[in-house]
Amino acid sequence: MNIGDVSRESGVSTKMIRYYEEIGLIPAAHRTEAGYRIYCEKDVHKLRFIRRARDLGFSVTQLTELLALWSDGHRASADVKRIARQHIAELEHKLQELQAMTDALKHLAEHCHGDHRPECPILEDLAGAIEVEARHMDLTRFGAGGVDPVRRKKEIL
Amino acid sequence: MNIGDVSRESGVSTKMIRYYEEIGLIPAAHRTEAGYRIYCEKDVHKLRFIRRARDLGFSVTQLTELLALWSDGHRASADVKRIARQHIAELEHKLQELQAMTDALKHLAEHCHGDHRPECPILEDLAGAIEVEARHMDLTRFGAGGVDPVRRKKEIL
DNA sequence: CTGCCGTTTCCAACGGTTGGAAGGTCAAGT
DNA sequence: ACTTGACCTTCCAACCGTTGGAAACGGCAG
Repeated sequence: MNIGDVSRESGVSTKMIRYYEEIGLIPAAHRTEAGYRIYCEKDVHKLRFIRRARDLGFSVTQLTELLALWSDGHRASADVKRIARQHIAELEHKLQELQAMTDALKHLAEHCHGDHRPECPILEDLAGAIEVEARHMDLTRFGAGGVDPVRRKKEIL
Repeated sequence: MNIGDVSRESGVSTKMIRYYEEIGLIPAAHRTEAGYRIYCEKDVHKLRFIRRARDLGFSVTQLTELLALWSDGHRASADVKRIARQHIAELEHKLQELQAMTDALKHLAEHCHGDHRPECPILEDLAGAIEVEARHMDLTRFGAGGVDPVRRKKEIL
């Protein structure tokens, strides 16, 4: 099988297959005399595994661990579960932050007339707390725990 | 005020201030004879505006629009609300996908013994549906609507 | 032999942010 | 006047995962 075939069968793009090989997530494929990569059914399975894990949001780093455990017949399921739990925690963290953003923005949007007039509570909020009280309430909804907002954004979006 | 001062007062890093200037989100700052950027209170306000919008997850592109509306005294609040609504929709979309990932993964983790034995439903699921029925159920929880999974990941994480 | 499609490698971009290196400036202390 | 340290400048690179494109070659059917 050529790379296009495994791509179609696994749902991983040829670009990404080459990339995964480059970063060492999958071993370098054998080549034909002309330099074409050759794959077998086993590779298709592995790529499907990768794709499913990516669909669940696992990072490539986590994938490396998962693949190692997958191919280790003597693995302890506790190790797999630990990785999964850690990832779940990350996902839930993102969920919380995303939810906070959504709530805050929806709250603002609800109070915006949305007509031809320039007055707009959304802009007022962004411009920095004309109504300090209300603003403070919205902020505390976010910052429970005082998380660095810069760091926050990176993790979420 | 130098760039470090506005950075402290606005909460936007000096790196990002220069970046925002480079991409045209904010106009190029005036310079001293030595080439130092000079800022005033107005710039601090603008950067605070930017930071708050970024904290709410607005993209730089959306920020460009928001800044334009902010400085336009004749704006219609409807335009602001439209941008906000669109962003809310994006956030809610990400929330849904993230929630689906979390649910699926939690479901798998719950059924994993997490002991010394190698048997692991998480790996089995990733490896591709030993129990096809259950697997299918989990998948449909995701793909309601048949969204391209590749596109999905990009949007969410 | 000529198309056409698949494959190869390499380079770039996305978005937003951070880090570091190499060098110039400013203000305070000695 | 000189040093020191904190600040500023630009430029380049990296993160992460994915996509796009260009230029060149292989494989196969007509």
